Amino acid sequence: MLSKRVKYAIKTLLFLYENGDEKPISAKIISENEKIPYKFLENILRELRQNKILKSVRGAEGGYKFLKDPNEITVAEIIRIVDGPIALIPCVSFYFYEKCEDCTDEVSCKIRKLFVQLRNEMLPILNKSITDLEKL
Amino acid sequence: MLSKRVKYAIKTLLFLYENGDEKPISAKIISENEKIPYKFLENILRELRQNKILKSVRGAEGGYKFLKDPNEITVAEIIRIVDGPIALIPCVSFYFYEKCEDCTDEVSCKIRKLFVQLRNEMLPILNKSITDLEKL
DNA sequence: TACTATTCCTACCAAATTAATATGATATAA
DNA sequence: TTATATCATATTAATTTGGTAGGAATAGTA
Repeated sequence: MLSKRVKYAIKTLLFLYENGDEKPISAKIISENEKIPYKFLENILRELRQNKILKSVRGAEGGYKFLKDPNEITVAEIIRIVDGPIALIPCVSFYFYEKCEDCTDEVSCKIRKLFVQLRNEMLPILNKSITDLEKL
Repeated sequence: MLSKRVKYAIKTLLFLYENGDEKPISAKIISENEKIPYKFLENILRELRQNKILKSVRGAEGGYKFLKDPNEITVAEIIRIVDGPIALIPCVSFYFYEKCEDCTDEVSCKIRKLFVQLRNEMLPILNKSITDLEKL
């Protein structure tokens, strides 16, 4: 299952997209509209900024806007930043690969084969962008 | 990500399938062959028995064999028994549905739509049986 | 009968993760 | 100078995960 962080992150990005980004939108506004605990949201926003998804404007009238083009921000990318791997087992992950301790032959592993297939089916769906989401 | 429990459970079922089921196979044998901590495996085996996947034979020479036909045991089913929902968010789960607390309109929710699609892509893969796995 | 190999059951425990909160420093528009 | 923000680090509480402990019950075999 996805963490609440990821869900909050996606909701935040959709909110920013829907509410234009001429002027930055503050964490307070996002928190109130999307019912995300304020301080928790701050952490998520920081993570998104550090990963160059958003940029921030400090001080009064400050807030957040897109740094990266929302057409280019995919759900998969957000999940990877906030939660980690998309794949259901580490030995089939591209970005977070880990060998199974007990595994003797990765190539012949039946379980692995299944989860490679699964990941390959999942990725095209999750590679949709924030703007694609809006059109669903 | 999947828990170790699920991975152990699938490995256990594959092991039982590969090693015939004329005579029951003990937890000890499975534990040693598949490198699963013995006591932890006992818990998993109990869960599989209680869910009518396996049956057990008590006493000396006892062990476990299939109750359900391995052709009919799907990976999805095992995940549901051991870990819970397949879907990545509860509001799109068939077997473990939960409403999002904050959600005002489930039908129009963009995030939900994406994860419905995702679940629909995942299910056919995970509905493969233990015997299908063997053929991969 | 006694012995041994096994399942079965309840409870417990430790580490990790998740979801959040607390506190306060820093920046900036008005 | 004040109000409104972000920024940063640390702390906490709840839940989940992965595993262990101890022993009761069952059944085959000598």
